Amino acid sequence: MARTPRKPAPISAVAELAGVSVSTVSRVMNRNATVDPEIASRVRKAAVTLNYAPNPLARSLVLGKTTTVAILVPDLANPTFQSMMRGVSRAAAKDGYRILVADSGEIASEESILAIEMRRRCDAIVLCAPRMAEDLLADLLPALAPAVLINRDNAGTRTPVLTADYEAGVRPLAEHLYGLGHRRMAFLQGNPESASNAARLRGLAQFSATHPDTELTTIECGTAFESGHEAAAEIAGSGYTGILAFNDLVAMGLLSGLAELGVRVPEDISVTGFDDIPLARYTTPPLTTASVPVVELGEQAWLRLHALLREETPAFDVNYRPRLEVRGSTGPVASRR
Amino acid sequence: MARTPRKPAPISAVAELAGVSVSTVSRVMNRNATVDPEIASRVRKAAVTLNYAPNPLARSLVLGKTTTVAILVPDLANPTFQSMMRGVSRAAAKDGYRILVADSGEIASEESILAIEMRRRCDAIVLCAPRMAEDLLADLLPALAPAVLINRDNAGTRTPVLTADYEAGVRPLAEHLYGLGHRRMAFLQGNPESASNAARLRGLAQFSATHPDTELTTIECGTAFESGHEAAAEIAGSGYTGILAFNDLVAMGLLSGLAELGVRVPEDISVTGFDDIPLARYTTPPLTTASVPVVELGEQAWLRLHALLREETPAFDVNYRPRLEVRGSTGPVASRR
DNA sequence: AGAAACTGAGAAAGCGTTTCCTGAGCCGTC
DNA sequence: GACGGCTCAGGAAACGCTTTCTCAGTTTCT
Repeated sequence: MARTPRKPAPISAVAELAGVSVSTVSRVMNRNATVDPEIASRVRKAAVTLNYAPNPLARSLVLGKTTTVAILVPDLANPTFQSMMRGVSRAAAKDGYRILVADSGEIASEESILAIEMRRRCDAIVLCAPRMAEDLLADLLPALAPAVLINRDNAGTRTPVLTADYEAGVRPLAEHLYGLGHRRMAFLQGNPESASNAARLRGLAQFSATHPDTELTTIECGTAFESGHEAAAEIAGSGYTGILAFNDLVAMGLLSGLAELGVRVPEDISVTGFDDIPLARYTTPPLTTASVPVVELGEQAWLRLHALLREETPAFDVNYRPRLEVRGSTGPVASRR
Repeated sequence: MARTPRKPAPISAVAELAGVSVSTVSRVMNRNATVDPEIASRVRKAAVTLNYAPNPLARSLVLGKTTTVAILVPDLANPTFQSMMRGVSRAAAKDGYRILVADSGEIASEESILAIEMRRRCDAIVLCAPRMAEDLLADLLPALAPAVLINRDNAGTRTPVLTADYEAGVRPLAEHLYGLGHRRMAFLQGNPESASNAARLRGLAQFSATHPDTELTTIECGTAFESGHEAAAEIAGSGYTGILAFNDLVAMGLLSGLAELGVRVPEDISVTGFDDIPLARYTTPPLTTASVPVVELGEQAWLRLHALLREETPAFDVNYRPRLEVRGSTGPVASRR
């Protein structure tokens, strides 16, 4: 005899075995008190015998909830989104929710459709779509509610928003380099269309405005290691002494590229990253960066969603101010010349 | 008038608007040809007007499939599992499947329950549970089918298995160090209970057996950066010249720790990792490691699952042999005594 | 012309639950 | 002893869809 029945038994089988109606089994399973203890225990025994567990699909259909939330990110290969996702996942798990993930693969055109499709299988969605056009987003958000948006403005909707303040975060980085004596700096920019790149640019413009003695050039780069790595050659001969990389990935690629070229960091060139990904403190030299609490962003996203799902008022939107994390990749400007 | 109706309309609303029966709408939506073209277009128009999309839950319930697969990993913070998950996710997405993810948070006791619960919401599951007891796994797998197991033996079941050959993979690493002249080596071991740690140990034992002139010590360490970082002090003064880290994370931590202590890599000490995570080539120096195609492992896992879901015979189990990736973190043993 | 075959739409069953409603049985009260 | 009020189990509707069955109407064949 099979210890564990092959196919999950439906509730009707349990009802039959226990000699009661389906409704009664349901009541027992849902701890509805209005059931005779004697019958209840008979039902429970039958349920155990048949290894019964309610079909979550059927349950969801009638209950109108799935205890699942969707999370859509642009790229699962990016440590930032990975951490964010982990934050959501762990926080949601504590409340018994599972998560359905997808990356839009940077394909903006499919993003809306993907989001809607995922949303329909779930109770809510965490959306991270830095490049989606504002008007598209405005159309999309109402159809997605309850939803929480990460790292961008909610386009006039009431969607809770959690952001990192890239604009404010980049300034201390530039100030830090300035304080070390750097007067020729370059910003390795990411995707010019992304909201967070624009924010960094704004922050740097403010820096430039207050530091007219400093040259600060923007250089097209990208957002991945490879981009930073490739940029190394251009940087090495450029005369820039302080490099603000778009993010830690780019900074690490740059660090690696510079090392190959024999350029010393921070003696010859100082490099800063952004995000403070888990590995940032273990590069050689450890990376000076602006720390963004991405995991917490994810956790807070879940908290907002959870409130929404319970029809409560979600906590206030918050804009996390990145924290300057000074490590070994920055140092005083070289005195040679 | 609302451009997009608030609540998704049920199929009955479409039927009513189009003046046909629900069955007809269903037939139209599922491209069943036996519908008058004139009626079909009327139905389609009604569907568009109401912004109709079939409820996936209801659809799943009647169809008995969800076009979703579960994936359970021990730790979402680990780049290896992240890449694996990405492999599964991207491959499954191409076939229109979504993925439900969870990390068991290293809590082995809950793992079975979690797996079963997730599995019930999906059509199949990819299981990555390196530390689950063999007998538990043997009980679990039949209840999970269709399933694919990653990086461990299927305990006598017919579950397809995809593995990396850690045992074979670690030897070339040791041989490589040996070839560079290293005769005093240490293995920084991970979790002694994990299958993949045991495999590495076996591989190293074989190496030792064939190289009696080489000292190879096993040192308790761990699997994260921090572990490697903390181990640096012990390693620095030890006299070991070749260090085999459990994985790239540990190696990177070690690299960072050694750099802080002023120990030069590879001049003073050579370090190897394992896995070839995306960042491994961008450390300074770039990490010599054994490359494991984790993304492909994930993709292949999906392929097996997909075959199983179509009741086809899945491709053969495969054991990926890691490839030695020589980079800058290893070099000839120092000639000083 | 009549039977057979075909077309295509509606009715209904079913997927596995939960929950509302109904009503049988019991207790207590007047 | 009849009746109101409880308690508690079963019936049935509902969730939103797919699919099989049925059948009316039309076409084709002899």
